[in-house]
Amino acid sequence: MTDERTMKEITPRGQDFSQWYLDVVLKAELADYGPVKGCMVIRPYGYAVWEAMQAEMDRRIKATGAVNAYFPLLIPKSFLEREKEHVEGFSPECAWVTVGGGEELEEPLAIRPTSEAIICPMLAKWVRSWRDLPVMINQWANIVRWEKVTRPFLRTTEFLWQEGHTLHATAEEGEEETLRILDMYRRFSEEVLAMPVVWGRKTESQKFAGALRTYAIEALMGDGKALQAGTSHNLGQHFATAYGIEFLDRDQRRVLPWSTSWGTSTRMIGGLVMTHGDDSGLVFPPSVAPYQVVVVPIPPRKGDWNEAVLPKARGVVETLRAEGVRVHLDDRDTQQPGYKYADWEMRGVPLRLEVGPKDVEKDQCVLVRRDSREKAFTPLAGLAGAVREALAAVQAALLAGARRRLEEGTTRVAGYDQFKEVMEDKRGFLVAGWCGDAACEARIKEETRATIRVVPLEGEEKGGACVRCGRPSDQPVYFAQAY
RNA sequence: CGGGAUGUAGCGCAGCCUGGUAGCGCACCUGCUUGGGGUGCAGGUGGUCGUGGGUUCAAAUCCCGCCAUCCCGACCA
Repeated sequence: MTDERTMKEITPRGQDFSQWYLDVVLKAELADYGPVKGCMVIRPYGYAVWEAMQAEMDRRIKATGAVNAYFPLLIPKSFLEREKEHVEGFSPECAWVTVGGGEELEEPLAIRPTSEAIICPMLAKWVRSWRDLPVMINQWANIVRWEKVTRPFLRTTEFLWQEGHTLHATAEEGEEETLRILDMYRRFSEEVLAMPVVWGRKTESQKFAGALRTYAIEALMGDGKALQAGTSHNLGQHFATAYGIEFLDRDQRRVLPWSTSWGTSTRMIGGLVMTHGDDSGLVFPPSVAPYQVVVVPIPPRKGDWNEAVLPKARGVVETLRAEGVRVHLDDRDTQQPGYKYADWEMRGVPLRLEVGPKDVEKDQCVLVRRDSREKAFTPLAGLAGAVREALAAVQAALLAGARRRLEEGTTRVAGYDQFKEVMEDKRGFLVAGWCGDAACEARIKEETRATIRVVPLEGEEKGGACVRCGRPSDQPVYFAQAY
């Protein structure tokens, strides 16, 4: 029997998805509101998710050849203003420092909204020769963008991210890098977060301020809205020009390098929550779960659990920990087993491992999957292997489920009436033709709140007609209402 | 930044209409009990009622301003 009073603390997903999201994030203790609007506290349980994601992302970034560095938080106003489109895009949402040490500063300092404006000038100092290229730098940092509407993880005033910044000798290499990172992000999202995405190029109206081209991965959330989960920008020679980055090529000519920048943020945590969560709370993919396994010891009816159950449970924890499994022993004696089950389900732990008196007798335990709630009596001999297998199964099942939902949430629409109908009703991704006119894109947004999320890299079909105006379309694009 | 709603204990709410100095459930603390799907009983801690002013002998309650949050639009990772 479930206790309605406690169950109802999480709003059902179907009733109010936004409220469900907030309930889960707060109750699972991923985050809490700070004193400043839009500035959330990432609590230990939430930060552990970030650390797991960060570790794997960092590994993959380094595998592309990039190295980590750290640049200053504060950017002089004049630096930010060097690239015209860039400053126009970002200054409205900049926070400024105007007083230091009790005195008005001669020049206001922006708290970075992104770091091109501080990294590029430094690269200009460091790059002299074609031999210095490519430059591939990544930074893990916090940034501030003064947003009006905020939500934990999805849109916060301050957030954590990684931002890569690279320089290349040729246009081809720049584009190649931009796409390599896009693919890395795509695979990370699928393989690590079990969050399948669509990917492609952004339209002119959606591209990064100052970029030549922007590419992105977009995931589909449980309420039918799209979440941009990572972006990769080909900056062309815009920033090299603005910041005076030049090098001597093999032919002794002074030329401008081609630059890229790319980023993923704590927003992905919000994506994880909305992709896999259910009415009981979070469901974490094992790859990034703070605890992959929680061990719940069951006290005997008579006597002390210290006699047999707890020592056995501790043994199990040690065994798994030695195998590199992130495992937590819930030995609180103030809470009953049933409470703990519900609690850890709400917190999204992929596998629960029960050890009770009956199990001790039989030298077994009970393994329960969070995603399917499937129970399996498992011999303690060879437990590590069984746990690994179960974790892999959960990871695979979450990806498969999310992939199915992405497919089911993607509708190919023929006409504008159908477009509007689907966008009103179940939403999701709508694949439809587009004439390429920004005005048409803007009208569609006005009329349906949907924007073009990506233009696929390889159009499946060429040709077709714009879903709104009927003019010729190069290829179908992905529309969705976005977070 | 426009339209709507709400601010009373950590959370969810009642009290307000008809002014008289605050209550319930959950959570939390103590003890016993229970323990394989959210145990039960008893006792207890905790609130200058968002904020500033006004009316009044007296304001959570009536009046005015401000602030914050949420929802719906415009802007955004």
